[in-house]
Amino acid sequence: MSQAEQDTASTAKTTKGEQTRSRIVESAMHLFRDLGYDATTMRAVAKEAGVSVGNAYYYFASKEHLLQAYYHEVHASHEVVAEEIIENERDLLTRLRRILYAKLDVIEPYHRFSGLLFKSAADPKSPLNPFHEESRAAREESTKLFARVLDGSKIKIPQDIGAELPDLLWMYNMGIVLYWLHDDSEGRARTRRLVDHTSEIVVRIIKLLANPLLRPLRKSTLRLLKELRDIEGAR
Amino acid sequence: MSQAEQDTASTAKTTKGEQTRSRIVESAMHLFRDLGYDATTMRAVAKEAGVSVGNAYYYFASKEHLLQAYYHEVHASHEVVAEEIIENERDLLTRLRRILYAKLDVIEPYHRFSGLLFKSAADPKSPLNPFHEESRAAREESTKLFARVLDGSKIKIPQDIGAELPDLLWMYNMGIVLYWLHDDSEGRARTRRLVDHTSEIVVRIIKLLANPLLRPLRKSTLRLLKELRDIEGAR
DNA sequence: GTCTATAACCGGATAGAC
DNA sequence: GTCTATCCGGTTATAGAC
Repeated sequence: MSQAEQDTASTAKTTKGEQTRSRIVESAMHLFRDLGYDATTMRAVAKEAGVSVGNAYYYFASKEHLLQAYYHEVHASHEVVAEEIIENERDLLTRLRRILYAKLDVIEPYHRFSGLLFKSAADPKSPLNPFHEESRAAREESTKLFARVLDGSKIKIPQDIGAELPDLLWMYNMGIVLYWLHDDSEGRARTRRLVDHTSEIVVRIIKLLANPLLRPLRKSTLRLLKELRDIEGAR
Repeated sequence: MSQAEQDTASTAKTTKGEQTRSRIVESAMHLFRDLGYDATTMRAVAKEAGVSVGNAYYYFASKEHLLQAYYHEVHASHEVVAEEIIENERDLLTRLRRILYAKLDVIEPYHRFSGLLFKSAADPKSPLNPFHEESRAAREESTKLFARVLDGSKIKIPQDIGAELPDLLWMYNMGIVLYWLHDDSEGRARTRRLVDHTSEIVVRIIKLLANPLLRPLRKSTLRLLKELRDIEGAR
């Protein structure tokens, strides 16, 4: 191998380990999609990847960790579409709605096994818990996306609360996904209607926040958020 | 056994089956408390209850189902304290705060294994999911409690939204518990501070809701809630 | 030191006899 | 209703290959 080839951190040819690792991820994703999370056994994943079970565990500490790959894929796909939406659309409500619709499209193929994802996500001990260190990167990227959604929009946002809004939108977005999990309607029509309704409400609230009448509410909410942040930082 | 004894559905002496059942529950609760959910094995539960594993499964479809007993105990204990608070206190904010504090006291002994509870609660397939048929009864009772919290208070609540508030307070209360799950601070000080802050905000919002300025927001929120309810009824 | 494989462990769940 | 025996799959111990 030439020096040049070694230097370019190419995506395809990496260490043998990396290749094995991605073979495992691929077969896991594939099996999850086809069989669902529960029905997919580590033995099957290993077999399809052409490695031993023990070897799979060398790369991934648990079956749950395999799901982290799902997070990344979802976020990456979503970001592409979202970026395009932000580019072409200035209206906050439309942006929000289209971006959430896009998210639903991206996650659709995983509906069958996403339940597990959230089950884990709510468990304080799970590595998939979005508030854990291990998933910090994914969360932060996602939050940044919502920051951009707000940034170029035509809406006036009070300065004090501006810094908090991306986080809040991220949580809103998590709530939508949680609802989607339980949604068995045709084409997830119910979740889409939920998006229609709630996005309108969310934007309405954001607009209202500038109103002087709501100043005390805004201030106490800010105090709360600040404290939550301090706590998070302290641990 | 006399006819009289058969008629009085006494709590203590019931069928042999019921006795076995409650022996199993008791040893489960005991072990959960001492060891936590994960560390408690069905084998241990069965052993302590003096039955076989298979027999334990005759009464409880899964280890998770054993947790339902926890739900009941928690709610029952909480209700006693809560009722007393409602009796002696008219101010909504104080009521809410004290009732949530009481909840934290009641669930404290279970902090170690409650994680599992919520993990399951977020899983659409779990019998413990609060939106499932199996836990409907517990949820409804809990909601009724919040209806009483609102009812006798001194606060004016717009008629249209009044019917929805108990449900919303129940969700708020679930959110607090979710936070508590992650809280490892001394005496759950952080959760208590969260209650202090959020209860104030919640009451502030309830008061604001009567304001004409917020009528459109209130109306769209009501539309949303109505639709959610229709959906739930339809499935 | 990085990677891979085999065998075993453990505990939730089930089958089927009594 | 109750038991014993067994299955099944996530996970780990451990030994060795590159």
